[in-house]
Amino acid sequence: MNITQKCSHSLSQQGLDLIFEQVLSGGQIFKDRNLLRHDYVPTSLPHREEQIRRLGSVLAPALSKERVSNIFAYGKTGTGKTIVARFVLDRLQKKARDYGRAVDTSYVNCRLSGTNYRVIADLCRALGQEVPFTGLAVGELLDRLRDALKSRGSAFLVVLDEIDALVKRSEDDSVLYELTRINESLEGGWIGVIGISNDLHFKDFLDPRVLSSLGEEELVFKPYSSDELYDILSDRAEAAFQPGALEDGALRLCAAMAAGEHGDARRALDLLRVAGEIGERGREKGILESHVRLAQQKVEHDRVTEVLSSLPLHSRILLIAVLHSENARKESLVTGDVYEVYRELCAAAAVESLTQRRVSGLLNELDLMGIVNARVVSFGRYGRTKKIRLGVEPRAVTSTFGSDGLVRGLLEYAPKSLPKQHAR
DNA sequence: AATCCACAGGAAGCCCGGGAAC
DNA sequence: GTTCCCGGGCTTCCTGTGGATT
Repeated sequence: MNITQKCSHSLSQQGLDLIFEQVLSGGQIFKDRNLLRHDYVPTSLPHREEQIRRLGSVLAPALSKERVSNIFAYGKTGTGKTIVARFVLDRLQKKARDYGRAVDTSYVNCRLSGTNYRVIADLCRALGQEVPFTGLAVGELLDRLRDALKSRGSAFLVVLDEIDALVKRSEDDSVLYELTRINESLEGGWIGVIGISNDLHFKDFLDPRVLSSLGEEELVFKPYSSDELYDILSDRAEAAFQPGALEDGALRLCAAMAAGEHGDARRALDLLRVAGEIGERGREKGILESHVRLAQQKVEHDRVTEVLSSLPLHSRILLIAVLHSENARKESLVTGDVYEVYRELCAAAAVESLTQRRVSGLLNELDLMGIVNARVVSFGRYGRTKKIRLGVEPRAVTSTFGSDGLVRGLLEYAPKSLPKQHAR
């Protein structure tokens, strides 16, 4: 029996057709769910008029080939920094085209690009300069960028999103320095930098020379309030959902939940989209508050499984060590305890263990991802260490790692070196 | 007030894989 | 081929430290 035959037995053709038909006709719930994606740039951005105007007026001189001030935008995630930057650049470029002016733009996410080298390489490519993805000295790349700018003779506006990732990781902001100074040695073209950061304290890390150049102008994005989120959501929901498919209460709940998480519009949109999808799958007529609550759980669950399944081997073993230790004892799990169990698990899996220094670092990474909670505490005479707790459902760990042959066995393994109970 | 624990976390440097230039 | 560069993951060595205990 071949595979297609098998499938047609397990799922009735009509059922499948129905699913497809529903999507084709937009379904009962959605008109266009893409409008709820956070990378979608709508035609208007409510409650960001001020920032748009500021950014627009700072960048406008580019149209007449004048040099613009560098600008630095900061605010927490989901406060609209990225979308405002994209919005303004889009408009600017359109205007430039209409009037036959040469303006190049580029958007780079520094955290995704990851390194100085790759960021500059991205910029080179945006100007049509082909560069290898590794192998050159960064200085060489900067030279090529300069050449490209010179030969195009255009205005080049660059958005460096999550610029803090660049500085913190390399501990070396000389590339930013070079980038902001590139204009001095240039005739014809020039470069304008729009730096975006989630980290409000980012400025403290910066070399003052970079700061004075990058921070010629500043743009602050405050978190959205619940009401503002509501406006944003209802704007998009109107176009994204079928008329009457969305209860106002559900919309308000999305806004309120996201407002609770530092006014994150991205989160609000996710909630709304997922709530819609849940309702759609349940063949509901409308989206209610209960769907939003389910969506909240699903969004969180998906985030956790995604993070877990992308963890490298040693982080997995470490996490299982935390799991075992926590099962054995409820309070006061500290680095030393976890490390001991981790070592034993490594031995059991015939894997060379890492040093405690490294494990401590891995624990910090897991903490940042919200997978564990690690807090530095002092037990006085009994030392200073980190208290560690699992930050996610144990079930999420066991089910995600259950499909990983290498570590699956460790989930059932019973470590002998489980932390002893001391009086603390 | 001094001591001392059990680490935290910074700094430097090693090693490896990947790639370009010569 | 050799030589150089880059970045990531890691180890080694180190100094720093909050607060109970002496």
